[in-house]
Amino acid sequence: MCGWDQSYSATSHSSAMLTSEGAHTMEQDADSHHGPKMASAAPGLGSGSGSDGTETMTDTDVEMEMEELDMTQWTEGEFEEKCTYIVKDTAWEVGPDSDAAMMSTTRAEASLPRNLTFKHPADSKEVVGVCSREYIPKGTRFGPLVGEIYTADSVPRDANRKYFWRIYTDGEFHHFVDGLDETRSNWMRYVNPAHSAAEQNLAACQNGMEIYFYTVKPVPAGAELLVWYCHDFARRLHYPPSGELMMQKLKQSLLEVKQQQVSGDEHLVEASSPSPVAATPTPPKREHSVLSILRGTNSTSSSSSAKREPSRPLPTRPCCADSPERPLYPRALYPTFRPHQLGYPATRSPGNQSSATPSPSARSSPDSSPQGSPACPVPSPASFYPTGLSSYPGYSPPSALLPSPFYSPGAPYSRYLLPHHYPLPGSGVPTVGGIIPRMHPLHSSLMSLLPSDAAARRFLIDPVHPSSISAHRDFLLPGPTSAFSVATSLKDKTGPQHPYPGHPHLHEPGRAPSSGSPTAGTAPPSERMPTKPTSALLGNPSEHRADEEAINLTKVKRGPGSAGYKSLPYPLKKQNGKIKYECNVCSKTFGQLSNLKVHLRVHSGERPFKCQTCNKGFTQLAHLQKHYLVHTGEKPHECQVCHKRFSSTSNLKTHLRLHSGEKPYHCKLCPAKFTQFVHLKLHKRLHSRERPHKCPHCHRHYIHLCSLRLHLKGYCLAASSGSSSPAALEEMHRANEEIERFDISEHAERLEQLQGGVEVEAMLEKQVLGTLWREADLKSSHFHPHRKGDPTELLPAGYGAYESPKETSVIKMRRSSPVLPLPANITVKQESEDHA
DNA sequence: CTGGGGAAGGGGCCC
DNA sequence: AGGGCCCCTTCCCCA
Repeated sequence: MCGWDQSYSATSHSSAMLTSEGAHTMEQDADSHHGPKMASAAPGLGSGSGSDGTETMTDTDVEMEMEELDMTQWTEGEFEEKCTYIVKDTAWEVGPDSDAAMMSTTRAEASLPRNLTFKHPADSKEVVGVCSREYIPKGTRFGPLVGEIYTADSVPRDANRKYFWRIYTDGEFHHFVDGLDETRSNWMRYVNPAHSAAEQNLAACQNGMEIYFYTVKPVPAGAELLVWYCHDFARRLHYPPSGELMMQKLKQSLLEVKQQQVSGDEHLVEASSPSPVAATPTPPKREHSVLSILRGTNSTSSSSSAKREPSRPLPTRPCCADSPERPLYPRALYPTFRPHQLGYPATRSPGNQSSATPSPSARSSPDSSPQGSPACPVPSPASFYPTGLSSYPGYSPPSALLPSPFYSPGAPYSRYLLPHHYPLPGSGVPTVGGIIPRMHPLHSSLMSLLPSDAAARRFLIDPVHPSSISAHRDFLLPGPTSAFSVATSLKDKTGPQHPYPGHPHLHEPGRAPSSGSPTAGTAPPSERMPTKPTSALLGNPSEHRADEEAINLTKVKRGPGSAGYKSLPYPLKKQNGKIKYECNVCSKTFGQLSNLKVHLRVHSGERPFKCQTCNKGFTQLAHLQKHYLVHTGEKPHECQVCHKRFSSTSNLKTHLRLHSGEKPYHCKLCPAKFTQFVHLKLHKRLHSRERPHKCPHCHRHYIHLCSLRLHLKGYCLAASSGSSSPAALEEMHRANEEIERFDISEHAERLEQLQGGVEVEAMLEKQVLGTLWREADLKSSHFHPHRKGDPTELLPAGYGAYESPKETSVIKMRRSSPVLPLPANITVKQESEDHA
């Protein structure tokens, strides 16, 4: 632990940059460190508390103040402390049935926060960048970067280092974070680098052992996120302070590389890398790295390409092809632990997983050595490079998940949990490896100069699952503050928890994750993690680690201004002088901030309370506590009549109806009554088979007249003349599905009774399809609403008569044709009468 | 297949 | 900010 302190203050130089200057590869030692700016950093907006009056500032005030600040010279510590809004990744649903999994979305894509969207080339699913969906205030933090962690010893020899980032502690290399694998990294890998200070809107910083991106200027909706290193970071890496300069260097490097090639140096540089250490801070010398990187990155390229590389500090290890070592299990992988603390078993190391030792090697160069094997120096540079750029290995799971593992009893907050402002204990230095974010344009141009296109490919992101956006739940999460602390306290009682359900062992030093089979990732939690007896609740092997963490964490203090609404990822509005606790996703409002924070987890997927036994996560402590009863078998609630026991009061209550004879759920179509709503629902299916309201134009028929009318309001394909595009048809189809869902719902029954005016119809339409419309507006490429105005907008917003049962169902369409006249209604009415 | 009962999870409100 | 509690819903299993 002491180490932590030091480390914190220590600098980290991240050497590995991506830039062409692979050089960096070597820079490590050299560098300068700028010390940690940690906690001590100035009291910033957020932190300043009480005394300076910040506490009383409103969000707006904060925002305004933030707007005026010049963040270009901010230290990483300042970013950490002053930035007010935190946007977390969308939690990755690890289950095989998760939306992401179903859509074959990679973890990286699924992690995209809701206020962002991916940039795709026309007609392609390839992700080529990240854009904002809405206005994002200056001072907003994204991250941390997620990726796999390797110690110097565990780096696969043939690893594609394009997305490598190095993390240093106390001036020494500590580990790599690899964002290459989209199943293990997060969306940040897709962010392009800023080519100029003017276009830069994000600054990459290493806070603690994680890498975050902070908005350095307000980002309007639709703008692409472009990152460059923050001042400290760039300095550590010996990078130019701006993208322009970097571009120049890259070009120069590239030219040099080409020249070298021409000259024919084809030797492998297998040799131990020239000690990376030696690395000169001067970028110019790293030219080779560019090429190397470009080539070397591709794991597959291995040997052949490797051979050509000029001496690069990079790995030359031909060997293995692409990462055999990369099992793809989506889930797990992200140990939340901080590598260093753990001793790092490295998440997976093909070669030596045993290395539980933190990479001391670092010292000599991060690059150097993976395992000492001279043969495979770990080229650090790889990481750098433009090509891939992006690389942001920040790994670490979404913070939401983090909490658990780390914090330990007593630890008030894990750094992860902490809002940005918390200085990280151990890490003092964030080291980020290189980021050179991918410079797209640049990169493309560079690519063209290269003989092989392999590099280019690497550059590209897997096209694969693009679509996931709508399915993602991203969102802005509230800062990991409160929730986590709760978890912490819980932890006291229950012991550390695993943040990552899929791989509990990751936290355990002794275990090598290596075994992860691809399938492992998809297995249901129960399979992945055998349930342990209740004893598990008492603690687990990894606990000691947690303890350590806890200790470290205790040092962390919450900035005065960190608590409260400021920890929310978005500014709150005021209403009548009072803060309105409104959810920025569903607009629901709450009376208290705490309720809103808890609610936001619904959208974010954050489940800070983990069951140590089965690793299942919960949004609320109470739920976890209740869940524990499942493992303990405890049933605290007894029926005084039959003495049967239940685990929850709700279930007891339901049970008591059996004795009382109460059957609150009545079927409106027959005398049947039920004690449980679900039974009534099932029962209603019997009636739903009778669908008297038939559409005069198509085959559809409904139970309720109101449903038919809704269908006729522009969703009847046969009746509508318009839209014939496949997309429109598809959306029309979805709208009809939604109407059907509504039709069989209880809401339809109620609404039908309201029958009547246009207003009711409009309301109904809005309720049933309103969500879809909104969704459609987000991506209305093929959605062309015909309506001129939205009459329903005048309706009461909170009409909650009906809520789509499937929150996920997203119909992207709006009516594609004008409302049909209601001649059909007449017919319908007749039918309805019959029905009635 | 339908009805019925229970287990467990999830959201929200109040204190 | 948390804890506790309530209510609702879904899933399962069984008769």
